[in-house]
Amino acid sequence: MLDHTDRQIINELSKNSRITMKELGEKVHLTGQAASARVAKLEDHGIIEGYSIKVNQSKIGYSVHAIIHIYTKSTNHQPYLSFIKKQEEYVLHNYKISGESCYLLECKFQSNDILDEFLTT
Amino acid sequence: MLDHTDRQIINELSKNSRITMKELGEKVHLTGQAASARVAKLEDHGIIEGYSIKVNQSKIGYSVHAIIHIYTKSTNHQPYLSFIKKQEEYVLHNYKISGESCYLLECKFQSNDILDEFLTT
DNA sequence: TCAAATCCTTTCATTAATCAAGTAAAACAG
DNA sequence: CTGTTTTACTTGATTAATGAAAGGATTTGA
Repeated sequence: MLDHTDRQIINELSKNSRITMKELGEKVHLTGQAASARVAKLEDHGIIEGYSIKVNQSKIGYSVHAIIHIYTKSTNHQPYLSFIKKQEEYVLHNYKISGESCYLLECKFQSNDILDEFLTT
Repeated sequence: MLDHTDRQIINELSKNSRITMKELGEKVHLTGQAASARVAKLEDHGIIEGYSIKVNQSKIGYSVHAIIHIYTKSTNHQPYLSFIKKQEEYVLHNYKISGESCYLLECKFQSNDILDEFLTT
């Protein structure tokens, strides 16, 4: 399925996804066009799901980083899931943990006060 | 520090960091050149730390995703930290948790057997 | 062994990025 | 209030990257 060149491409794009196809090609010993075709294929196969940036959250005012263990009482998780959807501003990631009906919620906050407010909501 | 346009730019690049500066400019009502200058400034200020891709790990053979709570016995974390450095293939993220001398380790594995092997190392 | 498919390269037209110059508005010192 | 500097932007010209098309080499399979 994936050959060495594909793995190299994934590795290079993980490090810098805004590299030009020409440069990427040079790194993996292909022309820009060939590299571009490989990348398109990886996208088509759903292996590359998207392109994003890493943001320094503390520099934009979110200095508190928290990982919160969520234990849902009811087996219906919908109320919880719609709650975190509304709280998008604070939520970085919501991990569903296997076994127990439990989540790990990775969040960012401007202050501990706001974290406390969030926790008591 | 950050105005509305900067926040829009961060938002758009979070969704798709391979957008062209021209398109980004259109989204935030600037020319490509102006958008590019804004982005360069965000990079210079360390707000944008990097550009990356989201990879579907299960499609490249890592079907097991685990979050492992690490309790270090000794206060010297160096042995642990150098261990996870060697295990880069499996490690997605290592979170230092406040308070207790403890980490949360987010990992990927090809199988539960390999996870077990990792846990007993 | 022949046909089809895959993967690459080269070439060329189109499009985007970059660089330089110029403008308008805001910030600021005298 | 005024002249100066800085900032943020636009426009226009140049350079570079992208995308499409054509063709060649290698592999796959009937």
